[in-house]
Amino acid sequence: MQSTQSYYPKQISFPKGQGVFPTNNIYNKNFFKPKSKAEAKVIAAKKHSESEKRRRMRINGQYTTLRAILPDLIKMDKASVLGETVRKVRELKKALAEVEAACHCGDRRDECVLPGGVDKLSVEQCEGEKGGLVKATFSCEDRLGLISDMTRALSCVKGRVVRAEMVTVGGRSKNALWVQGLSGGNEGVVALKRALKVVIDRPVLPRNII
DNA sequence: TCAGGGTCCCAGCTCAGAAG
DNA sequence: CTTCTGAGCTGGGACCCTGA
Repeated sequence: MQSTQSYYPKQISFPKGQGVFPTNNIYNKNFFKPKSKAEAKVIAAKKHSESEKRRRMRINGQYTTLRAILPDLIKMDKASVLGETVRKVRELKKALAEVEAACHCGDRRDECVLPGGVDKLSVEQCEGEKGGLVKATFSCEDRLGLISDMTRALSCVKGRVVRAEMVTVGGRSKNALWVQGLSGGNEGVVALKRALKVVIDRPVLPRNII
């Protein structure tokens, strides 16, 4: 809902040609000087109004961003968006704590996603799943282009991802992909493993080079 | 140090659309 | 039709920053 006119009966008048007051401070440079205190007050009010408008736009812009990035948002009003944001942040913090706890457990060091972790790759058929579902898990250094490399690798073996879990912490990435549509049973599994190995082994270039 | 400008926050008001 | 709810606009006050 966007209203452009004042709801107040009092009519504010402005100097001609100054319908919308510019935000830069030209008034301080003697570009325009109010003739009276009343006029100065009107100008101040208008400037304040414009400033508030910009502030609301910034706030609403961020709400729009939140609406765009929050999954499973049912109601779009501001309170719901904030509520969902709080819920999501708590969820992510909890997930992060769980990942960090796992990484500091000695007997699961090979699953570490924190710096110093070991690259790992496993691909296996999911027992009892229809349609030849294969689960691929791997951890490696996080880098720009990792996801597009994964996508390319999957398209090479004609795999279709039906589910994916990705966690990135401290520069390392841990991923689990559930893939369907691989050709030729065990051959498809081997091909997927080979393709993902290439992705994992690809050297990490400094970001300013990419 | 201080005045002026910018920004933030809040309360009060108004409006539009939804719900009962 | 009335009430409720969500949202925008405005005025006022407080605070911070910056330049004189």
